[in-house]
Amino acid sequence: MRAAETAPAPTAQRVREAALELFAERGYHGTGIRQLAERAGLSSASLYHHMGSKEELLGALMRESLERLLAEAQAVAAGEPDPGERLCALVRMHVRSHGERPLETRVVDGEVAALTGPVRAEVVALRDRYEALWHATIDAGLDAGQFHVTSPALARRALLEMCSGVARWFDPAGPTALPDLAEQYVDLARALLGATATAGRRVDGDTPRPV
Amino acid sequence: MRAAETAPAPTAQRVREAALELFAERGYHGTGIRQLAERAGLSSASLYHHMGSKEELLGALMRESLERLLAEAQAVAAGEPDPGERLCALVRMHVRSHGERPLETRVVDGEVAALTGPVRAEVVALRDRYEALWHATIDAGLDAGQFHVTSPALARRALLEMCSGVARWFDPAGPTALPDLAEQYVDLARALLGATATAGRRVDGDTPRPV
Amino acid sequence: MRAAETAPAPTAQRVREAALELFAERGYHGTGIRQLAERAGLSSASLYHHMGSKEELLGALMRESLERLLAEAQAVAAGEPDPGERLCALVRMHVRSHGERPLETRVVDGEVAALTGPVRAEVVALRDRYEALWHATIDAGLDAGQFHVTSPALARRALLEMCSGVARWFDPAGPTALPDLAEQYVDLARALLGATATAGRRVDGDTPRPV
Amino acid sequence: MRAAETAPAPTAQRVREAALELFAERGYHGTGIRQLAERAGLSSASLYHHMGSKEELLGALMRESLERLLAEAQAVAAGEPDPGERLCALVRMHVRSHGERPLETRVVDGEVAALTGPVRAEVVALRDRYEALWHATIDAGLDAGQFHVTSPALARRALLEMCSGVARWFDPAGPTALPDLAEQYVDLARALLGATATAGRRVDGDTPRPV
DNA sequence: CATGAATGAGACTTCATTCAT
DNA sequence: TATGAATGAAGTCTCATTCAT
Repeated sequence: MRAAETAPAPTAQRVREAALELFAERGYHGTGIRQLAERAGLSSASLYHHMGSKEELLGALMRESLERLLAEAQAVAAGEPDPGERLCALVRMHVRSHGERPLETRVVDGEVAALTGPVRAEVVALRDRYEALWHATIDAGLDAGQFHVTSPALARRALLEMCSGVARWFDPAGPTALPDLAEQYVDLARALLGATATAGRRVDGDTPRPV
Repeated sequence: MRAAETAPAPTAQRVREAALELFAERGYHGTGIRQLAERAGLSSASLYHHMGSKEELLGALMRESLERLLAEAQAVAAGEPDPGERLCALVRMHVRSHGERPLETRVVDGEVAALTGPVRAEVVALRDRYEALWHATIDAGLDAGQFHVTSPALARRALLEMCSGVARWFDPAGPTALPDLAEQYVDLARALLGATATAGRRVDGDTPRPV
Repeated sequence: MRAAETAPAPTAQRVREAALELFAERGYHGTGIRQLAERAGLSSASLYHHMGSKEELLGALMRESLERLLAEAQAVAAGEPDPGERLCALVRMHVRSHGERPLETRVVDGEVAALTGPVRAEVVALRDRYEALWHATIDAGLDAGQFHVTSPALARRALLEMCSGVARWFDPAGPTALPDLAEQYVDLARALLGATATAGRRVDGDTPRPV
Repeated sequence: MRAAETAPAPTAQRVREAALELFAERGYHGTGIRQLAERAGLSSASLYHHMGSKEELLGALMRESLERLLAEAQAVAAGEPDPGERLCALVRMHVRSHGERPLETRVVDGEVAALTGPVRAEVVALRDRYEALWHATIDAGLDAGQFHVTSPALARRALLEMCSGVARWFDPAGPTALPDLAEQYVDLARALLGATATAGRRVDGDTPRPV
């Protein structure tokens, strides 16, 4: 256990990290195999002992990122029966996840077009399942009268775009800690959805306004 | 006159359009000179009569897009002395512009990293000037007591991310027309900023809530 | 007459001059059609109204240079029955010619390999005829007992190499005027060939030494 | 041992040799990467495992040739305190070197213009240092009263041009062996410089003549 | 596992040349 | 004559990938 924590990252892991960094920095097509090898501390030939092909590597990174995100979302959603609270939990998790792993977000959001064949379909399917969770939650909140928006379709999209943006600018060394930021985003999301105050959050008499 | 409308676009223009489409679809590094030539209906050698290099072409596209966006923003801002109204006008213009020219947005937002040297600096400077206009407007609204947010920095970022997202999904053939969508975004923006009701917009007694 | 002297060089002539300069500076293969056009003040398409092809242009330049050189040599040789004097006259003419037109020399000496087909053969034949004149003169001087060298073949070659070198470094703005330089080369040539003193040139009793 | 003599040259060496041959035959700009690859027995892509770029390859060839020539000249010069003898040794070495490696000479003399940037400056500097050695030796001979020329500057230039010419025509299969040729050049050089007879070389009473 | 060497395919770009205007 | 536009061929170089060692 303790050994594992301090042991040098196994080579395969170093390759993944190098790929994640470079694909995020320069894009998939803008990253060469040799740059990848150099960043991973290997020769370009050795790289192929740890991966199938450049595209398979990208596919694996994207699939794993989305699978983890989806799993976290499902875990969070499972623990919150109330739609309003569930959405807050999703926002909180999403912002934390995107703030902690901005590289993954940039790759997942920006390199879908670089994928071809069945892997691309898989990745798109995962992304759709993740978004479906948000949609279902928002719809449940609307049905329950907790949210008040003029256009649910728009609110869904605007909300996710807004929350994902954090990956593009959040700086862990900046003035706001990530958990605080997540709470601020929760508030923004509630405002966006015209959320009814929930226990302990809003003073009584607070009037929700449709947006 | 009508003939002019259907006349074939001048070659140079066809090259720009082809580049815009392909750079948006597949990214700068994912687009080859031959694809560009084919889409423009030229041989790859002929392409070079209408552009300097692939990178110069990208740079020109990005610079022009940003210059137009900035000019529109300045025109809009100049016409609205009231910060709240000015922000609404900016949001409206931004959403319309992004909905009408989603390709430009994708390229401008996604390919800055493909640029090198002084052109990159120019493009970044233009983008910063555009954002500074938003920041100044939001700050003015806060100073005037028209907006109520807990974190201005966050609101600025979240707001722009949200509004830019429209370029990624708006479908002109969809159920919502672009002007309507723009108005909905204006409402979302007001909600996000905790905007005080302005004349004719909100019923009396509406209580602004900080977000 | 006077008009012709001050009239702008006809375009065809400007093309020749541009080609001569560039082929001398950068070599035939190192010179592009567009550079040629720019130097001549034309578009690259217009160039083809004044020349056949790039290679024909090179061939014409080389042929004309060698034809002029050969004609001058023949004129000079025809006027000097004495082999010793004839060789001096050849050296004098060669040095002056090479000092006055260094570009032609560089092209003629350096770009034979760029020529193909019958033009190349022509050029080589002209060069051989020119050298044959020198050879015949040297042989005549040896037969007449005017020159004393251990290896005629070597002397012939060394002499020409030495005399041609002037094209590579002579500076008309330098301290030595070309006619003076030519006389110095005549002296060098005489020394190289172990030439017997001729009237007015060497004091009586001067002993020729074989080299 | 003997096996080593006939073993195939290492690939990198084959590339250098191919480049030397082709650059000498057709010039740097007249030689294509594919020709280079074919002559070296490689694919054009493989070439780049053994060189940086075509120009770097040229630069390396030129630098090494000049460095070797300079080193040989310095070794030769160091062993001869007498200026007259030193010059003879330089001529002897120069002629042998140029006769043995005519390709290098052609490239070094003909392709300086193809070089750009700092490598060009380096190569020119090496060439200047080599020539400075000759100049110093000639000046020392003049100061010591061993040489008698009317124009030292001219003699220096004419001498080097003459000696370098050997690379352009010497045929190892011809009637004169290289060491003999070198001695003949030594004699020519002495004649050119009006060298005083030195021990064992000239009969007493030999009168030096200025040239 | 690791890598130097190799390579077919393709990258971007320029070549010399032609032709309609 | 002059030239902008066009192009097939070729330029130099890098691509992702394989394989013998």
